[in-house]
Amino acid sequence: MFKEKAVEALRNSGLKITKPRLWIVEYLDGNKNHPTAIDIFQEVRREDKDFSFATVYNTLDILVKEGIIKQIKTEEKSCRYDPNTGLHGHFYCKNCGKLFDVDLKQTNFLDETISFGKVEDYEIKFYGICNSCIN
Amino acid sequence: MFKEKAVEALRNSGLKITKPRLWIVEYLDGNKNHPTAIDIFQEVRREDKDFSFATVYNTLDILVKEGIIKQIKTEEKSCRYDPNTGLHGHFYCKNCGKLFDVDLKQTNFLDETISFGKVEDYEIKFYGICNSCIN
DNA sequence: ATTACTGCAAATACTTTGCAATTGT
DNA sequence: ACAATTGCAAAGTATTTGCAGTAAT
Repeated sequence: MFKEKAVEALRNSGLKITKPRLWIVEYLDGNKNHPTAIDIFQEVRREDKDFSFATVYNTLDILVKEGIIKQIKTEEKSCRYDPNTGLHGHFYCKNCGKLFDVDLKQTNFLDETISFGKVEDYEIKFYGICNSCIN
Repeated sequence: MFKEKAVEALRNSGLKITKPRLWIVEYLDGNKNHPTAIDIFQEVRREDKDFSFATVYNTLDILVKEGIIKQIKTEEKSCRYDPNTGLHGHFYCKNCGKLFDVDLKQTNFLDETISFGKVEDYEIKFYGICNSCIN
């Protein structure tokens, strides 16, 4: 599903379906870990799949621009990537660094910003200490 | 007000009130431009006030940790700083890079995250094109 | 007097770039 | 065949670090 949608989006924009791009898309499909570019680079390359750093960044940039994945900035240096583009927020644990998905039921606060301009995207993040780190 | 509160917070934590810290606090007081560390470094040094890069970062880190200012991450590389720590979001214009303050009246979505852990802070950001860039 | 803070310049970490070689269409 | 993409290694950018000297308490 995700992979098919990604491939179609790339194709529609006249972008090539290269091996590295497919590998990265496959890796991200259903991934709930919010990996960094470096995570992706390292983990995908484990499996006899060879490509360079530049390609990871290039591919991730393209996927973000195509709206296939989202980029998330946390308190850490490297940003993370999320194949889930639906409405949700994130909870970042300052202690263990884990990033949790947060459901957001009421979405009406989006309307509040209309006076500034055209909203294309939004990002809602919570910072704190997660339950397992509290205990 | 802001300055006084900042000085008190530093003092309460046993931190020293050094010249660079005061200059930076004074510069941020009432500042609505969401400057980056580099902005702050350059602009404060204009006025016969001399200090180093490391000090800007050191000071900003401390002010963030003390809860006196907030750090905002945008799509740009360098992050920005905001002396306004009250409840508000930000609207980032992808075209001109300006960052606008957004009022948030309903704050109840904060409660939704309690199941994950203890929320200490949150960040709400909107991305889009601002009115002046549309026209 | 004591200890935290600063300045400097070098180090680090992440990301981007340029260009020749390669690959997808 | 053609243009886009890759790989590589080098450059860039923001931020951090170590340590000797300096300033705040």
